[in-house]
Amino acid sequence: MRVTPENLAWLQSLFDDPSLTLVFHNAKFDLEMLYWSHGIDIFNSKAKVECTLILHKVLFSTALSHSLEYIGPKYTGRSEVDKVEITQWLKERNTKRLIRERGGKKLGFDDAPDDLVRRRVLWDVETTILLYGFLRPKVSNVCPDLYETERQLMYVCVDIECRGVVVDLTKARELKEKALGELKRIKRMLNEMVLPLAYVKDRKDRKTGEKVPTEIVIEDDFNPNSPDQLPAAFRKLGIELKYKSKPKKKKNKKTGRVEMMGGGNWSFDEYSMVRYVSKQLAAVIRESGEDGWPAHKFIDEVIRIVKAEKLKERELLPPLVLQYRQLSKMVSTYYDTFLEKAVDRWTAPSGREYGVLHCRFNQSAADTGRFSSSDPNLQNQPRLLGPRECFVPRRGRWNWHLDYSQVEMRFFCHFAEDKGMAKAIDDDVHLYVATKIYKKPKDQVTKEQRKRAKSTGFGILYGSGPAKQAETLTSKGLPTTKLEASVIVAAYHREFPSVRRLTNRLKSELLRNGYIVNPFGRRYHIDKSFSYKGLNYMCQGSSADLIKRAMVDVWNWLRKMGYKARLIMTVHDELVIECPRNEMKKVIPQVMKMMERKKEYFVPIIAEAEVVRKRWSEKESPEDVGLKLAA
DNA sequence: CTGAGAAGCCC
DNA sequence: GTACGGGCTTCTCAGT
Repeated sequence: MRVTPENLAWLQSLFDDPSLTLVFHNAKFDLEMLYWSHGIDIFNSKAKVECTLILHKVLFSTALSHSLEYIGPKYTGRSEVDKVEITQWLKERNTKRLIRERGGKKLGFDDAPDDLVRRRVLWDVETTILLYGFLRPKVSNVCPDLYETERQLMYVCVDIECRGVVVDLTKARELKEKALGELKRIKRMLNEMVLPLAYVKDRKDRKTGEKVPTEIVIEDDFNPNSPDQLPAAFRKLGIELKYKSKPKKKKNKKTGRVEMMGGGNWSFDEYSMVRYVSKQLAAVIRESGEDGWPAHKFIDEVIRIVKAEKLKERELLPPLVLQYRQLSKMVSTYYDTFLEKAVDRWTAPSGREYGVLHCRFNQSAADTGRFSSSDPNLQNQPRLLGPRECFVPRRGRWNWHLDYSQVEMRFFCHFAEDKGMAKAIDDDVHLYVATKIYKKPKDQVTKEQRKRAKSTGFGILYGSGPAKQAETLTSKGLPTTKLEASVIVAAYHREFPSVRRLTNRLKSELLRNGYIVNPFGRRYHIDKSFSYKGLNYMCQGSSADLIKRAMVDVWNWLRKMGYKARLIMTVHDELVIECPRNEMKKVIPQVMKMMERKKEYFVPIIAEAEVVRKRWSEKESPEDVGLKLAA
C-alpha cells in the first residue's frame, strides 16, 4: 500500500471511529510517523490506540527485549519463518559483490517480490493481534492503571519529541572553537613529552594468519584516546602501570546468559589516573572536577604545581590526558551533535543562529521503568561545563525545572517505614544518618562524616557492600579501607534495622514469585543472582512511575485548560515546562501540586522549582525572578 | 560494517 | 560468603 491522499483519509477515518481499537506494536513510532510526516490528527483520536510493546513492558519490565521478533514467537507460538523469508532474500542480494555489480544500490523492501513483502507485513500484523489477545487480559488483571498511564504517555512523548528544544548554535560554535584551541595546546605538550613512541603489538600476518609481534612507531601524532598508545606513553615516561579494570557480572542481552564481562586491561580512568600522581596534583584534579574549572585554568594550575613542588615532568601526563579526554568529549558528544542534529535553523535579529533539537524519549527502555533519551541524549548534559549554555528557552517563555526532592530516598523511607529517617527527610537525612552511625549530636558531626554517611546511604540504596563502598569513598577523596567501610555499613544496619527487614522481604518475595512488584503494579523479574537489585528497582521504579503519572496529568490538564505552557523534557526526577510569562503564576504551582504526593506515602513527596530565563546553565530560584509560589 | 571494551556524562 | 542501581554516546581496535 502506498501513501496516497485516499489512503491517508482512510487512516484518518480509522482514528476518528470511536468503535475501533487500533493495536500496534510500538504504537508511539507509528503515531509519530503518522502525525509528523503525514499530518494525521492522532491527539483527538476517537478510536482507542493500544500497544503490545507497552503491554509486555508493564508485565515484564526486565525482559531481555520487547521486540515483536522476540516476544511474538515466545507467546503466540508463531514461527519466524514468514518473517525471516524476506530478510534472507535481501541478504542474498545485498552481498558486497552484488551491490557493486548493481552500481552501489542496496536493495530494500520496495525491491522485494510482492508476496514476500505481503507475508512479512502480515506476520507483523497477525502476531501483534495474537499478542494483544494474550497480553491484554493479563494486564487488565495485574496493572490496568499503570498500563493506562503508559498508554497516554505515548502521546506526551510524541508531543515532546516533535516540539523539541531550542539550542543556540552560535554559542555551540564558540564553545567548540575554544575547546579545540585548548586541545591543540594539550596535544602540543603531550607530543613533546612522549614522541616518538614505540610499542610492540601482535599483528596477524596477511598470508599465514599467524600472530606476529610487530613494532609500531608513532612519529608525530600521539593519540591519548588510543588504548594502545596510552599505556605505551606511560611506560616510556617510566610510570609503572598498577591498576587493571575489573570484570563485571552482567547479563548478556544477546544470549540471556549471566557472564563476566570485560576486565583485565590496564586501567586509565580518572580514578586510576589520580593514583599515578602526587597528592597535590590529585587534589587539583578532584577540585577542578567538583567545581567545573575551565580548561586553561586547570592546565595552568597543574603546571604551576609541578614547578612549585619540583615534581617530575612526567606527572603532567595523567592530568593532561584527563583534560584532553574531557575536552574531546565536549566537542564530539555535545557541540558537534548540536551542530549536526539541530533543524529548522534561523538567525535572530541579534545575528545569532538558533536551531531545534528533536531528541527521542523512550518510555520502555530502562528495566526499572525510567525514561531514557537519545539522538541526542538530553539527559546527560554536563551540569558544570559548556553544553548547558547552549540550551535556551523559546521566545517569550521561561523554562521551569520542577524536580522531586530526593525522591528515591523518600520511597526508600516509605518502603522501610523508618520513623527516624522519615522525620529527618525534609531536613537533612544524611546528617541524621551520620548522627546515628557515629552516635554524635548534629553539631559534632564533621563534614567528612556526613559525606561518608551520605555515600553509605546511596550505597545501601544501590545494593553495594563494603568493598565497593570503600572504593567509592576513596575515589571521592576520603581514603577508606574495606574494613572501615564494613564498620560503617554494619553501623548503618545496626541503627536502621528496618532496612534489613525490607531487603529480606523483597528477597523472599522474589524467591517465592520470581518477581517483585512496585506500588504502581509494575513487575520486575530479577535473576536470583541479582536479588540485591530489588531494593533499587523498587525505589527507582516507583519514582519513575510517579513522574510518569504526573506527566500525563500535567499534559492533559494543560490541553484541557488551553494554556500555551508545554512539557519539553524530563530528566528522571525532573520535569521541564516552557511557560509564557503570563501563565506562570497559574501554571507552575498547579503543576507542582500535580507532581506532589503529600499524604499518600510514609513520607511526603514534594517538588522544588527553579527557572531558566536565558540559558540552562543559569538556573535561578523563583524568588530571584520575583515570583512567589504559594505553598 | 559490527561488536566489545573502556571511558565519561547524567539522575 | 557475596556485591553499587539505571541510562546513552564516543572512541579504538579486531574480526568479519
